[in-house]
Amino acid sequence: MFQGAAALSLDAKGRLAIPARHREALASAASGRLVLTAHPHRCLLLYPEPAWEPIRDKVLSASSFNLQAAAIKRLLVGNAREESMDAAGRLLIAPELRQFAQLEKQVWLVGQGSHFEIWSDAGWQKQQEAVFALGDQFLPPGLEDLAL
Amino acid sequence: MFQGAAALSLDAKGRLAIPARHREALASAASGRLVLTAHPHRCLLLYPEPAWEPIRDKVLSASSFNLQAAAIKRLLVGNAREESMDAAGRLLIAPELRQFAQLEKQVWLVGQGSHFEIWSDAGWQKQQEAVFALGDQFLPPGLEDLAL
DNA sequence: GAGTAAGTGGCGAAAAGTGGGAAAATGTCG
DNA sequence: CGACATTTTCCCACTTTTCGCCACTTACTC
Repeated sequence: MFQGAAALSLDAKGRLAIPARHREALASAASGRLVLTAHPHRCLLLYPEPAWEPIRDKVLSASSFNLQAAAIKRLLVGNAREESMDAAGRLLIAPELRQFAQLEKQVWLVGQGSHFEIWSDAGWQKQQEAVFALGDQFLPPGLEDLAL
Repeated sequence: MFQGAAALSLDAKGRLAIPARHREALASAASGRLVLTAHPHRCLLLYPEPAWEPIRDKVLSASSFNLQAAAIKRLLVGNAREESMDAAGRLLIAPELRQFAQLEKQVWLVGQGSHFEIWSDAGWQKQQEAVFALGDQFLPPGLEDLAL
């Protein structure tokens, strides 16, 4: 179960050093095989390979002729890449994905249970502000009866 | 299983260098025989020949008197070409198909499970933006209960 | 304060990408 | 019908990038 947000920085080669406390969990859940892909909210998704497979299969089963379904397929599967950490626990983020999520030096790694999200600094700040802006609106579908 | 987007460039002769990580998969799945054809969304499709055959047969079995079916037949089967990679892992894209998909120097090769799509740079960017534009609309048929 | 673990940068080997050139095949014109 | 010109295909060599590994520095813990 992945949780917690960490501010990290990409090095000159676009490598992301995974915090040590998450390394073992990632490595054992995935036997080292990780999948990095794009999310429609302009961040990246980092899955252990076994958790990614069923999602990929579901997405692939959608019609290629429906414009919306095809767009989602192209985004999620089209951008997916299998990666693995190097000996120092770093993950190389492909230039195409870096560009997609507009990642610069400052980056956030955010645990989301089954997976991580990777945000640009600007994107993450904006995301946080969006939550404040929600104010006391009604809670979204599925969370109407959430109590903290 | 093909996935991942790669930004590539066509050389002066219209050849596309397939990234090395996909070469073996393509070569073994197809024993070197590849099929290149047109897609209604103005990109190209690249199939290993064995995966193409059943699709071609299904398309061909449709009635030629129905206007839509005939149009799809003409597009998919009419534009299909059998190609193969050269010794350096490059694929020659016929001028007719290059023109169809409006390919210039910058090109994207996008994995879609059983096959690849080939996009012009402009077309792919537009495609990506289409997903952002979807916003938080309802998900398309078949993917309503998709959770990431 | 010292030892250990984590993060960071850099270097070198190997492989992948790019361009060019030669040979073969096809088509055209005399 | 033959010869020449043009196009196409195949292959070789060079340049560039990538990736894995090693070493150094920094931070934290005991």
